[in-house]
Amino acid sequence: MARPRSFDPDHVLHAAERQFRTSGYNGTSVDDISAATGLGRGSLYAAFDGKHGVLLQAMAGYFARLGQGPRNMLAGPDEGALERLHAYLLRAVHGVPLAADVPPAPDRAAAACFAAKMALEIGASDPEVQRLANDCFSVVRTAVAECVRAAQRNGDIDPDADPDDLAYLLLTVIRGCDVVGAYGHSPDRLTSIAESAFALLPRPRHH
Amino acid sequence: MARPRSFDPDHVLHAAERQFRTSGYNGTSVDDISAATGLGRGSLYAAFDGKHGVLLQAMAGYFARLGQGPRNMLAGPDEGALERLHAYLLRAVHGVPLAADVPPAPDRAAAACFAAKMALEIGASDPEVQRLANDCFSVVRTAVAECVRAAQRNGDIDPDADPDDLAYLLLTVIRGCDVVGAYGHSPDRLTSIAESAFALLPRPRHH
DNA sequence: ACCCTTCTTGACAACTCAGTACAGAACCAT
DNA sequence: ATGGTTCTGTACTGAGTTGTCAAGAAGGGT
Repeated sequence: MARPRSFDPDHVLHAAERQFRTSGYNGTSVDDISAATGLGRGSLYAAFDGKHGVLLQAMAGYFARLGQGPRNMLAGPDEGALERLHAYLLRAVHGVPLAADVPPAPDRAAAACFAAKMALEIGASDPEVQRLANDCFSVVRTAVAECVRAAQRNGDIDPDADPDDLAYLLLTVIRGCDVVGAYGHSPDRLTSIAESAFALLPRPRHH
Repeated sequence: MARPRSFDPDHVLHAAERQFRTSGYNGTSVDDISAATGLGRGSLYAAFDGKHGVLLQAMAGYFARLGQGPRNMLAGPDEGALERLHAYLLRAVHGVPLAADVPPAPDRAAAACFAAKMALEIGASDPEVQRLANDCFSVVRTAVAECVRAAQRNGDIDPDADPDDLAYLLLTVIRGCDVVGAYGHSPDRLTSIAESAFALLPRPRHH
């Protein structure tokens, strides 16, 4: 028996995420968020507890989205696991889109993983942001490791290789592409890096 | 026939770099730079043209330092090139120190490549910073590619591999470690990533 | 010893920012 | 319809920001 909120929190957090990804945390003012979301300052503070609260909730939403995008792309039967890994790599080096089935972003720097950008910018002085960012990393890394195990079971990757180590390495390459992309390199270059990484995956010995 | 400046510009830019690496560009105020360097605002504006000028000149100094650190570590005769590459990888994943022969930094996030941090934070809206950052990347990448060629000449790396592609990939891993380090992972984990990447380098076929 | 040039310092004005408070609007239940 | 509760928008405050300016200090050449 009260007035319902007239906005969709997910939509607001989405717009805020876009703003943070474009301008960084310290480069975004509350007025910027207000303009990007259409909400007034009062509503922002009441619903999300200000700028920092918006960031935390936007990152939580980002984390949740990772379970639907990358994880679903990697999960599946053992046969085809290597191909799924390949397809994922080729897509991931071009950035993390704001929504599924949307081209990542106009410029590559804004397409960089939201969690990675925030961790690098303010993670050192904001443990909560650092932890949230690492959660985002872990959930994808775990999915990659599981996909590697599936490929191993299918005989496509050397069974002696440590799947967790490989997953760390592949994810490090993907995050590194966020940086290389921020340098202004072309998408083709990032594709080439992804292909190089994939080509070096340890194949089982022929006998 | 005039008063000489009482500070060492290199020392000032060094202190400013430390501040930028710790707090980011937008997270650093002119007062912060003033406190970190000991210079008053007036001197900062007269000598470096304000905050943005300090950044550009600090990045130029950083670029110059890359020619003395990583490049010298990688250059040398063909025999031992692979070992140099190995040693460089193991060191590079732990960050770029402020000065040669100094432990990279107390916390890993502040040890991340200065150019990479700035490119990710403001490179998209600041072409000059993006270009400078990419120059830093290119000089190291070129040195790595040359070292790969030396290792190929020495028969330690598959001669069919494209040394430039390998250099891109290795540098991407190193930059990716800046991100993984910002997530809070231990130095041991970064070492492990470096070793995994090194182990996957294509060796020449035994015959 | 003097003077001129440059550096240095601190203060200043204009502006932006984060966060708060208050008044008005909207909605649901009765 | 009406009332009570919550949401919405805006104005406000105090702190922090940038860039500039002028007055004083310091050194080198004559």
